[in-house]
Amino acid sequence: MVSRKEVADRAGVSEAVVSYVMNNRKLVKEETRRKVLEAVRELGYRPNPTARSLKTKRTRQIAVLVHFLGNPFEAGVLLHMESRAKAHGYTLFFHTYRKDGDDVLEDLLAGRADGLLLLGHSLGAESAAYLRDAGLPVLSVMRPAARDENEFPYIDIDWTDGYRRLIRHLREAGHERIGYMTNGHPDSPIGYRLSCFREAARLEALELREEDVLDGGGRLESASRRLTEALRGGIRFEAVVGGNDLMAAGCLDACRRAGVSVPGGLAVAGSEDILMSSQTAPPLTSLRYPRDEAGALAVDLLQSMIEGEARGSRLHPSMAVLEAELVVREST
Amino acid sequence: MVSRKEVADRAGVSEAVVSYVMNNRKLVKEETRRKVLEAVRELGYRPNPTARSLKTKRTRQIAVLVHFLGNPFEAGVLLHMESRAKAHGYTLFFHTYRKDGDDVLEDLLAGRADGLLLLGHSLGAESAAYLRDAGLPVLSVMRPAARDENEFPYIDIDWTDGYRRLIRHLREAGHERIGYMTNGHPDSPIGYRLSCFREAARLEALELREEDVLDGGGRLESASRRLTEALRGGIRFEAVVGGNDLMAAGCLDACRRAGVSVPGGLAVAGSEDILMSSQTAPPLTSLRYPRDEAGALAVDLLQSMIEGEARGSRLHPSMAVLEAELVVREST
DNA sequence: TTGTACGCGTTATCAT
DNA sequence: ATGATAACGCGTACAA
Repeated sequence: MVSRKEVADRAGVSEAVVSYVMNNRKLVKEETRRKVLEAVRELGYRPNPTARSLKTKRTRQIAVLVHFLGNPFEAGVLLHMESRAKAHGYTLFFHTYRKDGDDVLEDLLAGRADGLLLLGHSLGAESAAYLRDAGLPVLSVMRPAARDENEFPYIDIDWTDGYRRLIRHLREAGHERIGYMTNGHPDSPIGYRLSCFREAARLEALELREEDVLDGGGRLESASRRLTEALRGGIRFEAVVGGNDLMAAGCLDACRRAGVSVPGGLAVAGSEDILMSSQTAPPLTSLRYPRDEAGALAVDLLQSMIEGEARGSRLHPSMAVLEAELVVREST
Repeated sequence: MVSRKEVADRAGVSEAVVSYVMNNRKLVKEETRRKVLEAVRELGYRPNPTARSLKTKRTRQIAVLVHFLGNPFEAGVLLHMESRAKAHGYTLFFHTYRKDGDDVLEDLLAGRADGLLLLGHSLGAESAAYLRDAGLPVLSVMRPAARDENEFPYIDIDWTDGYRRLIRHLREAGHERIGYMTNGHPDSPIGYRLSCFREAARLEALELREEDVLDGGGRLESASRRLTEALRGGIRFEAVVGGNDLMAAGCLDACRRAGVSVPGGLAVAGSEDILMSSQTAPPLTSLRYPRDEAGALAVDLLQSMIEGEARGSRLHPSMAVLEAELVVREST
């Protein structure tokens, strides 16, 4: 890698002037600037970001803690995050993270990122504390859980409102008893969705019985197994809502295997609306999570937090709630 | 962030000794080491990776150039790459990359990564040259195209062999005329798959007619549109193989809309075997690409290239070919 | 066994 | 308008 010194020598100026030019300072004489830029071009010089970071204390990198990239929903949000980050001149790196790996988080992050995005995560208490007093801006995409309220600012959709519309839709289709499939982690974003579903049910005067809440483990295969089991044991609900689309697809899978017709025998709906959901048999009704908006907004907000941090401002945005779109297909 | 100096002061030693301890040098007296480690613990000291990189010229970061993270296949490979990279102590960052953004690639990478993984990509000529003489190890997951042979080492599955088995399978099911849907980019990995399909057809003495090769654009929706159009115009082939599963799913989608039964009216098979393919109607026959193996192997090989580079060795592994598994489902 | 001193490539301050 | 020069935090050769 060609360094600033070589450029300075070539252009016949001091190293400082090279930096002035690179950083677009106005105080450089036009002719000097031309000479420098020419040397830069000839030598193919690019400022070393590592050295720059050492001095500026900013890496222009953003860390994303992903829950499970095998879920197309998360991959989709990540995709849009990256696109927006690039526009802001940031690079994204990511780690698959689990709470029990709590201790290593600090090592991973130490000085590597200017900010942190949580994608489908709640953070361990120690890590949260560490980040907080490290002054590292943290933003969560998807609200972790009710008890974590105000932990970190977050972006999410209005699940309660969305689920109310879904419940009304299901009732109009004649389904009065409705179950919900969650992932067994109350303090995860999907646990939060369950709490919203409960609230929506309450507001719609729908009784949600505890026996109708299933733990589908968060993934397709585990959800299929869980519903298969439930079908064998006999279920009372006429419709089931998956906490994510993978689990809803798993429910379809179980119905297919068990010979239960959808939506006749059991209506199935999901949450997120991934591409797969338009291709299942039957296609899945779902609440669409606007991945593009959420991803872009997350990066925008985090960046403003980062810059606020730089200016010493602690006035961080606290949350943003997007609207869920009910996408009705043949599974209901 | 607490710096080395503070630790040194606290432990009553020099900064050098702190470094010796952090890097596990043997020459430190046991008692001193204890004192230092205690100070490290008390202060929560972590070496600043930026400063370290400036000195060592290594970032312990690997860049991944992704084609389209909206394809669950790529996200899946990336997932496994990250897992393996973490085991090696590397962090992965990624960029969605297109050839026409050629000029910015150098900026993105300059000094940020120790190595580069291409996921579903061919590189522009200038970028390739730049990386080559920057001495940055590059490894491609999925072979870009025949004409790029020996450009960079790569990992891929044995498409020709896989397609031969698929062709035999389709013939056994009674389909004698077979079409192929590609993405319109001959020098992309999917273009390479097409060339393998041609070769497989030749070896199996199957005639692949040019009119039976469709450009499905690489994605589900575009593939659906393309096949819909073809169906309207009248097709002669009895089976179609998608260059990836998204396009194969798009073909199913088109058949469903057009009222063509699968596999009766048209048999459909894919390449990759993503999760979605097990849930489509009917479920898709596909060639399974072992994402876990490929991702892990890619990181292993790249790391050995990085270390080889460090030792001045230029003996890089040139390629690795994995086996494709034919997964037969109801679409054929 | 430990300490001193230098260099990595920047940015930024202060002279000139 | 430009040039010296001091940090930034670390690794390490060399001196002690």
